[in-house]
Amino acid sequence: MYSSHLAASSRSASIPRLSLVPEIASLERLFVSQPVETFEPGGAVFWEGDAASHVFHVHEGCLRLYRILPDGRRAVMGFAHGGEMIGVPFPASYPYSAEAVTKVRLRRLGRGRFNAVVDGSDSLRPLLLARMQQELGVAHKHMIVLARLSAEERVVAFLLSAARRTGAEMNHPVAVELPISRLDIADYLGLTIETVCRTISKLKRDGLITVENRHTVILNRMGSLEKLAGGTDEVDDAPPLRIAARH
Amino acid sequence: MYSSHLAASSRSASIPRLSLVPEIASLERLFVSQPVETFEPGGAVFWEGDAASHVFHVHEGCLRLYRILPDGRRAVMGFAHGGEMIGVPFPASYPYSAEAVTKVRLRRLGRGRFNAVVDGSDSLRPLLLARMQQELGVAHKHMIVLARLSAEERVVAFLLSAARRTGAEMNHPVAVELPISRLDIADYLGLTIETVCRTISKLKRDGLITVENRHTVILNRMGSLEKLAGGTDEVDDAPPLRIAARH
DNA sequence: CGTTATTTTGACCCATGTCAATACGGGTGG
DNA sequence: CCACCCGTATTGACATGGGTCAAAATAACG
Repeated sequence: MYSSHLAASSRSASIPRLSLVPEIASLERLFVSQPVETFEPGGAVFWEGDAASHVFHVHEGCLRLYRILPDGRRAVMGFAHGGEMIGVPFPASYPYSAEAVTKVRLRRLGRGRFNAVVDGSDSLRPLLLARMQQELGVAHKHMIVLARLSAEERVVAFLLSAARRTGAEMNHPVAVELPISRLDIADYLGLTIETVCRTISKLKRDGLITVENRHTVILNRMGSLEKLAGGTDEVDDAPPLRIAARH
Repeated sequence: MYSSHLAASSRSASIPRLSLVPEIASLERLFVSQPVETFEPGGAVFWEGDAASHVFHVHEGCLRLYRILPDGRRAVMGFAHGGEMIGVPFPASYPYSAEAVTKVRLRRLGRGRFNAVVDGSDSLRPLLLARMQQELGVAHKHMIVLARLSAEERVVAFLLSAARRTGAEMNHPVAVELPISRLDIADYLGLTIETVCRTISKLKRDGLITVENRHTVILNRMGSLEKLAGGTDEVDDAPPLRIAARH
């Protein structure tokens, strides 16, 4: 389960510190003494290309991570939600820009300091590795979405992954909050805003989802949706595939 | 700069070993005592989903790394060429399958052993980190290609990256070897084989490239090609972009 | 309540996919 | 060495998913 550390660390915030109890190692804990910064929607946390001086822990809110091509096209590489960290695996300069989608509260830590502390801790190092592996896994998954799924499959996969983030039962109806705009979704899925809209409308017509309002969608028939997603989902614990490859 | 360590390590290969001179740390060196294995074209090195027991160092040849969706669609996540390592950042099970494209010679190392050695070495650890950062960077770059470039831009970007791998002058004509089949290219670029062919034919007609034979292409006008690639290329040392984002 | 941004829908078009035929190349056996 | 065969690549004709352009509807915001 991806978010085990996150769950543990956020819980720990409410646990009184008993000095004799060994702390459970967590990367998130490194940020606790840092001041909390606030960003209003649209505010930039950092820009692609700038020297990557910090690593961030998003306390609450949602950020979009994106790059702009020379001709203005935008590619949203992903989003960062409350509880997640950004920049853990950053190279010398930020590989993308980060902007607040909603009001964001976060903490930052100097990259050098972060690296030094983690590198010096036997318990933290594996956590960093795991984190980076996870990040790579997410990127690979998204590559598949972009490379091989149809517009409808992409949108459904997106909705399902959003639903999964809520931690709700993957069985029946789930209400999904989408603070993210249609345009952000489009740029994330490699589609246009119109296609995203139309696809959502179609899913609505077909009764698979209910659109409460612009930022709230209810997934009615998870089973059908998962079929529509083209099997990209929940690959994590899917049985090994050995289908013969085309050559 | 992503590849600073890498450059250093490959340079070290040509430095005579004086026993009193401290060895220059390199991840590749961990494999030298392992036996070399050979795979014929089409041979599988490992399968997606299998327990990730090993880490690999490709000595020579070319591998394709891919996943198959439940309905048979294939997504090629990337290729591994001589000199490169695969699996450094692998989680518990292989996230994709690896097959030899050409005859491949490689060495393997138990993942546990690899991790233990690297984790125990102050000089190796940063190399691993850098390697993983680089890998993530490659994935991000490819996400952009898949999300936002046209068919022609994708093919050109692919050719250019292949050319860059040769290390040749990025100025005038470069001959590029493509052991990879059109189908592999298509599945890598999120296109169909026909579109890849047509695009290559068009580039040929326009005089931008010359097709020596199926597996050799000459890039005639690098400048024009780089323009066609949509600016995805050489992003590494491009000036920071601060173009206003659409909202 | 206007004013403006975002989303949705419509009409149309084009890049890319699909289906099918042909051409090419590289190996094999006679 | 040649004829054949089969896998790969190329080209053509056609279909269509998704892009583009434009307008209307809805929601957010003073």
